[in-house]
Amino acid sequence: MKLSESEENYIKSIYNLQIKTEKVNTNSLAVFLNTSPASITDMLKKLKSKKLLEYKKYYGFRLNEAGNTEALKIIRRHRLWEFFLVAKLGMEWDKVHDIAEELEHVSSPELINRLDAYLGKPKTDPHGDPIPDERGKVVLLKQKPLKDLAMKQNAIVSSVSSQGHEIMEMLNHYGIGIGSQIKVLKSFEFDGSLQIKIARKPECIISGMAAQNIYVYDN
Amino acid sequence: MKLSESEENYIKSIYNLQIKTEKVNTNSLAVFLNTSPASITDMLKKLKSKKLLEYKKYYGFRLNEAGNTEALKIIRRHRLWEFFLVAKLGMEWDKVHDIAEELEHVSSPELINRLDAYLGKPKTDPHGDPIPDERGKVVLLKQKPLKDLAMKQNAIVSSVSSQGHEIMEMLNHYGIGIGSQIKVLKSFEFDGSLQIKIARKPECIISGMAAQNIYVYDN
DNA sequence: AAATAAATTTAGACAAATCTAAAAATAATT
DNA sequence: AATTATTTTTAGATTTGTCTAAATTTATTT
Repeated sequence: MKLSESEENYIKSIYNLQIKTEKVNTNSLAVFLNTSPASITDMLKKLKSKKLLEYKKYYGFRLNEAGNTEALKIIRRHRLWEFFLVAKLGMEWDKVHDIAEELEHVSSPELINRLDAYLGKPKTDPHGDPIPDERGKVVLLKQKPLKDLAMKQNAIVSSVSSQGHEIMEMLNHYGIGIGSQIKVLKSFEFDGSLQIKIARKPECIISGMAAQNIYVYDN
Repeated sequence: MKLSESEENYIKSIYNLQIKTEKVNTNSLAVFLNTSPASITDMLKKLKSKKLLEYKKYYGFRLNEAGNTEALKIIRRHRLWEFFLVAKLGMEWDKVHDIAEELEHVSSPELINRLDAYLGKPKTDPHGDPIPDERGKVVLLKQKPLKDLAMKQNAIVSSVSSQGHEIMEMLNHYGIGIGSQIKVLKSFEFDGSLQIKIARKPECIISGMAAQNIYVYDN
């Protein structure tokens, strides 16, 4: 199926939101895509007519099987390019997202499969998110947001919800990266902020906002 | 300057046609871009308003300094990606054009300069065309179409005008590639076809059409 | 359950890039 | 030089993706 860049962005965003939050609605998708709710409705109709989405007016929407397959293809491309940019071109892991966002729309299957082989068929991208294989299979990791991690429980930072640079800049500042060993020392109910300890770093406090967007493997 | 994909394609095409043929006109550009003359006129106005083109109604058009600079950036990206696809991903040199056509529109300078370094700052792409450097400098090679090569003169195949797969398929069949040693044995005035000899291959005859689109270094 | 608030959709407009068909300008030919 | 042919441009329409503002539907409160 040939999709426009815009259609691809919507599909990918819906997929990503469906994973991290149960219910996706028009407004949250509009905020996520930095566009108006009216535009979302327009595109939902279009994706429905292309049979990629189940959608009932005012009721809700959800990618169907075909939509999921398309999403996984796009995500595979995105994550392979991110891996390439870090592993081969030596870019910083917190700066590759925007470039991958453009590269992901080049859809030649031969290109992507050769790239995959060239990179050694990596399992995860530099943010710790799994890379779907050629047939769309993803290893589902039991990640959870840091805010849901039990107190004093050791865990490994697995990924960061990839909306924008700002959070990554901050994490870099604290010395937090994918694979960092992390532990929550104290939780402040007032604003959801957490006192945390990263291995080999001083203790520090991060906001509730940050704690929602950092994901960990809880072993 | 931020340019749309379409604007980039027009600029690149104008640049390429200006190199290979003296006068570029509305109709030939329309044929080259597989679009209508009316669309060409529309875009010429737009590029003029962006000060990338000198253009007078009915009179003609030509990239100005700024337009040339933009063209060279796009061509640099295109050729670096072609090199990457062949050298790193092992793709066939006659199949990389279309994919590079898409990759070239990803315009992050950091990406392109890192890619350049990663590839070892190559001088030419797999078709033998020179890759502009970061500042837009191109090594101008004294290429000529095979049809203009003197009889029995040894030369090296340097490039192939890159419009489409068809010609490349044929060249592959004859065993002609970039770097092949080539000599014209006989020229048939009737239809411009040439009897040629490629080093370590049997003699063969190619059409006048082909002889116009194969370029050689004439030492 | 009525009133108010929030979320979603429609209606109508706009910009970009394209098209066809007709008009205008330039070039070629008799 | 008058006519014909070619090239180029205009006029007006279309598609895609977006917008704002208004209308509609659903959810929440009082």
